[in-house]
Amino acid sequence: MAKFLTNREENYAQWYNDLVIKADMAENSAVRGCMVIKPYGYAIWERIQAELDRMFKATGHVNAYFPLFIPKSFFSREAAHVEGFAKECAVVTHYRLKNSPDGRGIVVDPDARLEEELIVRPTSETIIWNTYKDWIQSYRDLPLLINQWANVVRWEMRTRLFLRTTEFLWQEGHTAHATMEEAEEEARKILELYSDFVENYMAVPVVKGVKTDSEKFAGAIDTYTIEMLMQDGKALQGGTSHFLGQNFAKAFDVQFTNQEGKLDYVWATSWGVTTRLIGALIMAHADNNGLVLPPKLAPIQVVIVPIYKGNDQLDAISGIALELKSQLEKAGITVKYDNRDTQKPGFKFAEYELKGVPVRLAIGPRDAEQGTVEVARRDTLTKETVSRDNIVEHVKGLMDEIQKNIFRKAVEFRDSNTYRADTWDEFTDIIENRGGFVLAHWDGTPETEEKIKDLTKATIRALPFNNPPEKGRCILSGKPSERRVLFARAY
RNA sequence: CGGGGUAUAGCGCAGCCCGGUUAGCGCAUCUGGUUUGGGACCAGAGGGCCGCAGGUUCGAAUCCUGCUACCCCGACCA
Repeated sequence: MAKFLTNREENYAQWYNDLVIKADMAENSAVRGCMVIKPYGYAIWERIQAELDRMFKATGHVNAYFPLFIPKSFFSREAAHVEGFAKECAVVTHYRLKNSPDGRGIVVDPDARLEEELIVRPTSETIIWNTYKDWIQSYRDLPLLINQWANVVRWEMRTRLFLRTTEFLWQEGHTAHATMEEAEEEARKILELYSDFVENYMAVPVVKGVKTDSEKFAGAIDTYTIEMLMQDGKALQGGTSHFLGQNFAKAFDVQFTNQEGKLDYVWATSWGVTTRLIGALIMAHADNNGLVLPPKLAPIQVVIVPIYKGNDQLDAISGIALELKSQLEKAGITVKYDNRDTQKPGFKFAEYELKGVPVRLAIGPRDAEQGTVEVARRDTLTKETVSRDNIVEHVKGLMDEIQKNIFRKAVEFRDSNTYRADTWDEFTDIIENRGGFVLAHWDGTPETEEKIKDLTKATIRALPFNNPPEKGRCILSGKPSERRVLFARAY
């Protein structure tokens, strides 16, 4: 089986790429570094969007939309922000084309140069804070809790489907608050929301923590992060929430009159997750047979495949299948009945395994006669024959069980691949030979952090929240350290 | 931007060194038939500006020059 996918153990990167394409999620486009997200991949994104959007709204946020283009001058307002994004910006310089003078095709009209170049947004802090300036005058205008679903462009050197593409889809929240405490609380609240989503919907365990100065967002005071561990032992940053202090308020002169009647700068946060989450979903759960989707995010939760010879049998089985479909749908389950006559059952079995559909029901002449149905689980690849009488309850139960089971497996994997290293040799041995998360002491300096990165390609993923103080010595410099930090090689 | 490579059917490739029939193979596609409880089989068919532009030659996918695009390895990154 699975002869159509590269073996995961042989070449993880190739397996990943094959899987994305064979499962019909996305493909490379004619535009360098940009992908076409195909209907099945997009359906997964829509599920992610639906749940997150619900969670954002439940915590008081509202959606809005800001422009794709940002005037170049806006970027220079916040020094660290330009510094961080300048090298990966797409720039619009002209607004018109014309026929080529030599009659071959079209050229950019040199007379149509823009007075001020426009940047295709790599993130929207600047245009949004420039807008907020006019929206906020008083503490009564605060807090402002806005999210937008958008696309952004970052001109990365090397791209990979879903994990890093030149254009990607995301949501970005941008909030404004009257006090530092309130903004910090918001940034942390969103990190909890992300963590809740990733663990309970995506079924991927996270480590929550704060980024080091060199890893934090360009323009942030603090960047909170959720870090996940992929099956190949590399870390993936799943989402970040930034406490921006008053940096953007000062850069864009956003002041308000507080309750004491004094002018003060507004406190800010921003936070986002991207289509990269789909990459995480794949790399956390999928196997050599294909995708394994958590039921809570699967666009199709149950597929019904009929097995038949001739139209008479198909008609009889379709009757049963459609009745089953409607019962399951009444119970809130998303069902697809695949009665295509152009593919054989074996092909369909393999196809839905590739696509990670959590539960497959097969109904053949035997089942029709005996009142049964064959139930196959994607996560365990096990099959059982179940009576149709209590099938709805059974499938509902399976949804919960599969969701829990794949989370449990991911937690076990994460835990058994999290190490503690106390010496440089131990550290490099784990990073080089085993991969995974490594908790180790660090002297707190950017110089040491940089040196470790140069020597091992491992970076500090986070200073984890749930890390008790513990005296130790830095694995590289030997200087004293108060607590362990989380290292890994990362995507 | 530095180093290496590739460009031939929708996809993956052979042919190029050593120029010479009608440019070939696998997958996919289409037609007909037999099949259908784990990726079917047989027979047939369609599909090509050999990346682009020049040059050498009686003759170029093949040799030469230039261009372009893409891929891999580094620095950057959600």
